[in-house]
Amino acid sequence: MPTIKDVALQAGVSVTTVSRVLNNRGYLSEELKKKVYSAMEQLNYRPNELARSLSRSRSNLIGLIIPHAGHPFFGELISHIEEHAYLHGYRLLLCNSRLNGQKEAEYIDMLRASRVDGIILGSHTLEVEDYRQIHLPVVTFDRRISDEIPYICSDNYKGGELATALLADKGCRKIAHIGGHPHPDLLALKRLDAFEEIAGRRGLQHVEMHTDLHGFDFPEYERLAERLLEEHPDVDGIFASSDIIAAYALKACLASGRRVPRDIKIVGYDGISLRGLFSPDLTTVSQPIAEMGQRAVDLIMAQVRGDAVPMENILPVTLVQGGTT
Amino acid sequence: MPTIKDVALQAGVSVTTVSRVLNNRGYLSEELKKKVYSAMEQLNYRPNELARSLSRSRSNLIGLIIPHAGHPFFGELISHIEEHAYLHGYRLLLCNSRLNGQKEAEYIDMLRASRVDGIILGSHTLEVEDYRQIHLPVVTFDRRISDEIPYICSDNYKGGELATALLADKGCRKIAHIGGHPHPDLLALKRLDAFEEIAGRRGLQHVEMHTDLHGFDFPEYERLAERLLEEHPDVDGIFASSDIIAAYALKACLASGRRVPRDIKIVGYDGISLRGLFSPDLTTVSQPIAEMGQRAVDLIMAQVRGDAVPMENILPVTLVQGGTT
DNA sequence: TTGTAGGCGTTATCAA
DNA sequence: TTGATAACGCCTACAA
Repeated sequence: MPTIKDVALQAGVSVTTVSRVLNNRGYLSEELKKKVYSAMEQLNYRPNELARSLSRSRSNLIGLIIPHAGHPFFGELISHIEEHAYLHGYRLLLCNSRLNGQKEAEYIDMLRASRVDGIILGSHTLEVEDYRQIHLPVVTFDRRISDEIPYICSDNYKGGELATALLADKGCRKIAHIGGHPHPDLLALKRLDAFEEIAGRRGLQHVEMHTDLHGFDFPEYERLAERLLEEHPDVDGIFASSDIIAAYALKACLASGRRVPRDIKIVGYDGISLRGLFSPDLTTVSQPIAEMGQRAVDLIMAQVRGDAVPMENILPVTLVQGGTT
Repeated sequence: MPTIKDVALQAGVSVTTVSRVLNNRGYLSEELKKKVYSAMEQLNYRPNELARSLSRSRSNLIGLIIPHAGHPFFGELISHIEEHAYLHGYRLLLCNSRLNGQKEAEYIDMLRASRVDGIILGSHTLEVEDYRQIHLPVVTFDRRISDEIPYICSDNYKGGELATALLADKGCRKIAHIGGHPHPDLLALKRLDAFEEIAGRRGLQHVEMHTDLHGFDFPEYERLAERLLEEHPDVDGIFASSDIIAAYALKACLASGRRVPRDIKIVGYDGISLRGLFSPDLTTVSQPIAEMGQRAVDLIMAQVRGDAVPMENILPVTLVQGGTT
């Protein structure tokens, strides 16, 4: 591959000049620019980003740690983060932690070694203390780690309210919440808080079930939904903490001969685009996934610039009525 | 961040020695190693991968270009590629082309500038000629670009056979194929070839519908499925070229009052893990997604090493019987 | 307006 | 067995 030297030689100028043209710095005669550009063209020259990063001590790399790229919600989130990063000249180093603590720790190490400019943390397998040590621009999703690390989440409490109130309004008498393991650090827990609060206030019976482990174990979701219907056959409303869980609940309901929404109503959470793929399509509390992705990149860039950033980034949710209510 | 110099100073040795310890090269006394290791520990030192890459002219970076990270099939594929790359010390630079030709071209440029060791190409927005210019280890999915670029695909023809034969065996009389735009370069087209061949051989009426554009436009899938049922109300079997399309077909069938599988049967393709999320769960031709991801990484690594690699990597499919047949 | 030279953090080539 | 020193390709004072 040609280097800046080759270009300089070809154009009959010094490397400094080429570098200046490259970065559009300082005063350059039009003629010179042209010469340099044409030399670059002829050689099909691309500046070596490794060398650039090294010398600028800035890599334009963002590390993205996600628990599960195969999960539709995270797939969409990745896609939006990527898009926004791309638009701002950042590249993405993808890390799929699979909720494996050791892997996640190694990834953080690797990202630091790779001199990423910042880390977007969508996975939360480690302890708060481990994340505090990162000493790099960081932003997290759905988890508050410290006062210095900004976090992004949807308005979980509001979302829980909307979902629960909808079930109440639609005439449910006994409602259930199904979700992943309720780790106390996770802000998603507020969905459950709201569920309990509203159910109590509206005088509804309510039960709650969750997976044993913090994970995205699809078969476990299915068993959980089935167990719910067995143990509480009189439940007539379900608030699932994700659309995927809602889909499993829907499946279990239909399999048991229940009609949806007539016999039992279901509300999910997330607003993934696959929501419309089910029959009936899912009613859900929609998170602004694109905005969340954008915000994550923005918060990294702001920290890189040294700007002050808001610690709390709670984005609004909307209730999307589908066919399951 | 501490550099190799700081470590050398701290340990009272030269940078060369530290580098040797780091890379486990040459003869080193145990004592020296210990000194160096403890110095690294004390300083919490991590070698700068940028500098390493620059100096070795090898980045341990793989570029991954994918059309749509939010699509479940690609989400899973990404996840497996990532896992395998990670196990072999490679990092992943994620590019989501969104089927945007310009973006994809810029990405290829960017990846070359980033000095990735190779590119895994899951997106095919550009012309064959553009890909030929890459001059880097490359591997593609589902597209044959040239004699020098290895490709990975599932046994598309066999898959088409299995699906079509199953519909015939189950007693279908008029079957349909729905898929994305049939770009002639794409090996997935063989699914359609097999469909036509087998349908003809078994004496079944058959029709074919596809989207107008090469894309992953979910709403368009839905309209397509609806149109199929309107225009060909007597169709009693559908072979969809992806599980997502199959799911839309299922939805359209149910919405029109058809019973699945009694009135109409559906077979998908891919074998995504969400397949079990539908009611009934999808019958599908399952691609070995994990193996495909592994193979991609293996083929890049082999090329990096300079090994000869097989150009044709056709992995076996299996028919997974669900509830839609 | 342009060029020289040193530095970014490693690795690799010689010597010693 | 260990250590100087010159690359790797680019950027950026400082000079001219």
